[in-house]
Amino acid sequence: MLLNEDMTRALARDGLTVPRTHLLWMLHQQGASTQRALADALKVTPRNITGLVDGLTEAGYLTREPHPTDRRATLATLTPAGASLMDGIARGREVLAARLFGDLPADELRSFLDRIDLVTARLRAALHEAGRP
Amino acid sequence: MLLNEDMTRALARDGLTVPRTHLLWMLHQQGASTQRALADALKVTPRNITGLVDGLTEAGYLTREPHPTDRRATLATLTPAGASLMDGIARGREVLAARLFGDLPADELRSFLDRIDLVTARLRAALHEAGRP
DNA sequence: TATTGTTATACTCTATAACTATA
DNA sequence: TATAGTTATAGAGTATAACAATA
Repeated sequence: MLLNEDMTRALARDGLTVPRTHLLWMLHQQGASTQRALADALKVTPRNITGLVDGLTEAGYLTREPHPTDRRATLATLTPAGASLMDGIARGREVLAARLFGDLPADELRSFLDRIDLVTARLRAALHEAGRP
Repeated sequence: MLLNEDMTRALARDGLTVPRTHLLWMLHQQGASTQRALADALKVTPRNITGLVDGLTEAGYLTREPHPTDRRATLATLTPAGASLMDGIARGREVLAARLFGDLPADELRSFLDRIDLVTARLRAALHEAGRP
């Protein structure tokens, strides 16, 4: 919650929002993608991707390129501005992680992360059960 | 993220959304409140509270009651339906917490929580610095 | 027939600004 | 003058449904 609020404020300075940045982040991770693939990745309808891509195109962070073999599809592609923005965010994450966890001995970090993994797995199991009662 | 998605889906079954439920939760914690107080608590404009309270009133989870001494103000007040819904959520939280952490020895739970508190404090400090560079 | 992306429409959350009724 | 809440207006994110172009 703490992080989310700060991120929202910081992104606003670049004319971005959380969903738009999430989309850029996917492109940064997976490379140029069809809007269909982005809809699946962001768990959102294709109609929604149209709007996000429109906004990001206007802001200069990506472009729509024709798909090389499927003329129905377009490839959302980061511009240099979009790519360098994502590089900056990736670097910021590393710096923050180092600051938050960097001084922990490796074995303590391990056991901390293991505990988190365990709790996460239990949460997943609980939600799964609740899903089919 | 895992939790948020599931909560959103579960709430939708009761005709609720995350912000509306957050408002009900505040009333459950603090008792009947003015819309001004809710705006401060949810860190949202008063105009916004008007909309959330409208929706929740229509859904039968709360009512607007006159403030006993200030005729400008209204007190958002949980209906029995709203109160019992919040009681159910409070119970659900406890059950989930017990399932996620209930088997941990007290001292291990303590050190786990201490570590989380430390990381949170560092995060807060980092954000604070970033705020005034 | 099925899939990709778009247009059309609608709802929720959010914000700012102007206004009314009270304090 | 200042405060509580509303109306007016606008923008972003989300969804469903209908449609065009292409597979």
